[in-house]
Amino acid sequence: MNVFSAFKANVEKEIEFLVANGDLPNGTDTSRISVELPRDPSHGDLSTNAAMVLAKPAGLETRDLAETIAERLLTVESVESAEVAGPGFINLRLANNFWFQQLDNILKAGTAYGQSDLGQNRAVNVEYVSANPTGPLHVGHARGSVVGDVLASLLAKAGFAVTREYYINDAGGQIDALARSAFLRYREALGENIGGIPEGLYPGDYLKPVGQELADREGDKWRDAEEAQWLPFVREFSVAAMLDLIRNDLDALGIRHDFFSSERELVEAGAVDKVMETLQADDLLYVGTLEPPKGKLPDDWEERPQMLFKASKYGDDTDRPVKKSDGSWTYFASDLAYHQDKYRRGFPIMIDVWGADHGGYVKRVSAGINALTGGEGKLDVKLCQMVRLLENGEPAKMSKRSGTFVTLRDLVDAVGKDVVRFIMLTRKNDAPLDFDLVKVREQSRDNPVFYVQYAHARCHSVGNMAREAFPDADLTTEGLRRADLTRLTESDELALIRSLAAWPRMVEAAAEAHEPHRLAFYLYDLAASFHALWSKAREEPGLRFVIADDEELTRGRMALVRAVQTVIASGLEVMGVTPVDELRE
RNA sequence: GCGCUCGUAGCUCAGUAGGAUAGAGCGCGGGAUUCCUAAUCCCGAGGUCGCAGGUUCGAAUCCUGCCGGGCGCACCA
Repeated sequence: MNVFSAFKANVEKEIEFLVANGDLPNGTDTSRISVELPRDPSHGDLSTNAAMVLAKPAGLETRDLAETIAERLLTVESVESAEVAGPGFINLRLANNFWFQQLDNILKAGTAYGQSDLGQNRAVNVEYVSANPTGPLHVGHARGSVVGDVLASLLAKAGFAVTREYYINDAGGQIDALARSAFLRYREALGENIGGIPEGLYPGDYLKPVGQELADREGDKWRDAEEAQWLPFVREFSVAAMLDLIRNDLDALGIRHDFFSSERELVEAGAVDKVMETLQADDLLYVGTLEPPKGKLPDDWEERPQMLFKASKYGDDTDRPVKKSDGSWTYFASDLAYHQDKYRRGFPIMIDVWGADHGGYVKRVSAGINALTGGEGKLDVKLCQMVRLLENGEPAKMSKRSGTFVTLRDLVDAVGKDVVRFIMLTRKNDAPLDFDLVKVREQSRDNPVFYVQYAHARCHSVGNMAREAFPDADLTTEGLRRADLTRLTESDELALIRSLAAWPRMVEAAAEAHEPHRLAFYLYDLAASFHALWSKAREEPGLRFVIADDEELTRGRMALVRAVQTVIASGLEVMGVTPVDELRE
């Protein structure tokens, strides 16, 4: 519950009264009523569109109705004034005590503030990272990882029962290529000169230790064996090694999944065959010939009949192949099995985080889920655009240990986990992101990580100052709850409380929209308000948080500072960023 | 050619459930500054929200068409 929905309930109650009173017709629909923060603070504390939404269906004049509603709203507790403005908004001014109560709520709840029951404990599955287990994660994965992880935390904060899932694509041809690459490194470890790594295999050095370990454990027993003999073993061994590598990388970013789902296991358990039987039974499979793609024709295009899924029946542009030319299932086929499995494990709400280059894939998977769950399963795919690494505006020339790309590990080593996590959320997921390795270490206002962390540190530091000024005062959070908040009379202070009180609503809105980046922007704005108040006190000493000869006022203001600190910490917690108490080097 | 996605200040981007006079940072112009914790602060200029229609009491936001950028486009994952 947040102040807005709480007040909406009040408005609805008064509308019911007006209906009972005959001022509004029976069956008046209140669902479109909203209670908002007015854009311009001088308009009041809260604002509702009730009259504008209800007037027309009721056949009433908007402003007349607004006056009627406004009059009723005056009877609501804490409402000091209700004025009709503009095209029919009702602006409410609330007693300061209302806001002091919000402040106390923050201190009482601590960083749990903002926790919501919006999700009603409904199960949500967030699948993210899901990189092929063929090598270390790179910078692009870092973005999807953070977006997925924070979205999961956000949903948990909003009251959903969240499962974080990683789908291991360990069944395709790229895994054989991995095994062959590892086998080469194995022969190399046994002293053989392997020359260059052939085209199509993975050249990265990260496979050297895998080859070495194979040699250490297996000796030369596989060296002269046929591929068919060593492949299964080496495949399993190297996939396990790659997953360890990936898990390590994710650990460095503070990411841990609840569930790892293996494509290979699904396939081996016959899940794909079963899903195809289901589709067959529903008459959704047929053998047909697809039109060649328009535009550039692939070199090896050949027209041939294929087994197709009727994706077009569920909103896709065309039907989609489920079998390859060699008779094996396509990746899409196992993806259908995977999502069906996920649904059956109890997740009607599924969120997948993918790279934007997979955008063309969304419709067919949604179509598949639709077909397989009778429309019950809902998939939302978050597509993440590219990350461009820069150094002072120039393309970064970071050392590339992997040989071909900058790894997630390189990035975390260079700037730290917290910076990576925060910066990855400073853009909407579907907008390209510039990550400037130099700027993110700057201590200035245009570095959002620093700016937000600094606000938190400054709160902490103000606490120290207050303790020095009043060594005997009770400045614990519990103690501050007994401070005389009515001493907070400055408009800037009250404005700050309003921003803080918007946090629970922010959590709910961001969770509903599946947009974790909103957290970063909210925290930046909050930090800016706090810094602004601080700066203002340089010119107006009466605004300072610590007032030497007024302990009670200082305690009131410390309650506000503690609340700012708490909400920032709460936000950073959701983002998986550690709040710092000081920034001194 | 089709699909997805984006198009907001000179630049990089927000815009909270369709709400009031569209915001921030950088840059630019002007001013303040031995300051409770420094990493500055304040003020100002700057906009046809890509274009054109439509829905609505009300559109940057929803719908349609066009223009422009990015991504993808049988079987690879």
